[in-house]
Amino acid sequence: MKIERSPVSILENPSLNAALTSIQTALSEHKTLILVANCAVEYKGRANSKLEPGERILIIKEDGSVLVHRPTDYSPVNWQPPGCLFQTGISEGKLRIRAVRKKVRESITIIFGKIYLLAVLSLVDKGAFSLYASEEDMEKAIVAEPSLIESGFQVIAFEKPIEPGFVDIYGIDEKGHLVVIEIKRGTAGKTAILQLEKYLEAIRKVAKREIRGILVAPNIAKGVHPLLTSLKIEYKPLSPQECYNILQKQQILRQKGLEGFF
Amino acid sequence: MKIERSPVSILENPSLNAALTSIQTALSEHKTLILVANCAVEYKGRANSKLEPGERILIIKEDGSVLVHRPTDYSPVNWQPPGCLFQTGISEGKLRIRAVRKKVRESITIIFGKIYLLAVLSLVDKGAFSLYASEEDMEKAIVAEPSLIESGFQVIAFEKPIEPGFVDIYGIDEKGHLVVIEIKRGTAGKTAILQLEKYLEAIRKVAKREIRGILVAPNIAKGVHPLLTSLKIEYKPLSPQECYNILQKQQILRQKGLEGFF
DNA sequence: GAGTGGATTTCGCAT
DNA sequence: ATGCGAAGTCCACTC
Repeated sequence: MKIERSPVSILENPSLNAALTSIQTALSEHKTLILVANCAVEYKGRANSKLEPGERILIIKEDGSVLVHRPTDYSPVNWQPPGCLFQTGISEGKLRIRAVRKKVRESITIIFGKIYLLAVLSLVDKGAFSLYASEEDMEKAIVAEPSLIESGFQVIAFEKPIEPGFVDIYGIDEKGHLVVIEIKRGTAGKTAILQLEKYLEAIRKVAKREIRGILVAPNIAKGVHPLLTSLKIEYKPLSPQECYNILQKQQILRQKGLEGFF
Repeated sequence: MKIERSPVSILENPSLNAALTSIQTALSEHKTLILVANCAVEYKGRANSKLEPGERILIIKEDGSVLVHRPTDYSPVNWQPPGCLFQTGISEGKLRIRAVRKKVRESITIIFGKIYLLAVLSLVDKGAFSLYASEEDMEKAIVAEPSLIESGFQVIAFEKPIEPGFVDIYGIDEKGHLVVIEIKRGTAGKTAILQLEKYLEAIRKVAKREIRGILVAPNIAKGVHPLLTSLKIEYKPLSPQECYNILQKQQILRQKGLEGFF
């Protein structure tokens, strides 16, 4: 018989001492904790806050972050970012957890009444998270809103076939100079710069006037700045998210109804 | 024997169908749900995102908000603000929950693998939450940083005893005019304005020069603007939080170590 | 360490 | 609904 790994260990309505022991062990082993309990919370730090007793969900994560959630609202009523140090104990017959942050000198103290559920978790989560606004989306956004590049910029063409391939965006600046834009969705490296340079050289052979090359990306790799300057290529930071927002504003991405779920 | 209310109903390692039934009931009754499960998440809306399978904590609240938390980080990896409509079902042998928001047309879909824990909660939380930087703190902040009121403002005295009571702050502006400041921590109403007016009248009787009255508060009540203008009292918005930040910067509120917990 | 800018920011309040 | 500003914003990055 195969024994399945159980990442969840549950205590229902634990006694004060059982809860304390379980919490202390979990904290020392950097496990994730979920508590459903009646509790009061105090925060002292950048501001002060006090939360009177009530039934809430409390999460303490492996990295030392803390969340106190009421039964409504997206955002936690009290919280602590990662990196907390914890103090636990029983005083005046009540279980207390204090989470202290050092760098911003602030703390929350949770004073527990009845604990309904205490779950100790050993979660394994290696799943990649990707947020995507495609390079194509970024291109659309610039076409729709050329001032994203700079004031006075105008798009002449996009996905324009040039000798080595396709130029992302081809335009003209305020002073009438030609502009060639290369877009990267993620960190732009040496490859992206050299690709843009190839287009620039190809166009320079044909049109003998001044051409500017602009690399558009959310960020650029370390150490490629010298290459940029030596090739006189400019860098314009632009995030996929910002592009998405613009597209939505311009209603270019039309979201349809609830199609395609089941 | 007294039967205690149990706001928590727990299923450990539920079957697909048991979980579906439980979730559907909970959603229709607007109860709060906690799930610990292996799941994948897709988001479509303001941006698109995809989260590959992994073990996470999922919270669906009474108000239709959704949180997907990984075992690290303060912020949820995926979420949905309150007011979602839910679709649930089993397709391709997997339990799915889809949360759709109407006004911002966005949705997240959670595709479940193994569910380790399903807790249905009926939380009662009436506890008041208060975030406080006291009126005294605001006063301290203005004394420490008079430019909060306006450039060139100087404090002459605070908590100064005047005929009807104590003036919060008494000062002089850039042009040498007297200034009387009334501070309110919360919304300033008619009472606050009339109180300030009383001080102003009392001082006008003594000093026969021009006096400005400034009401300092994070906001003012509806419909009192006419009263302000008719009494020629000025209004300076200032939040307790901002005051707190200034006090901390000026190190007037000195946070000490970990004293006084146990 | 402080300062800057983005975020599926969220959350108010005013228009 | 839209727009503007604050937030215990958080977070990543630069200086």
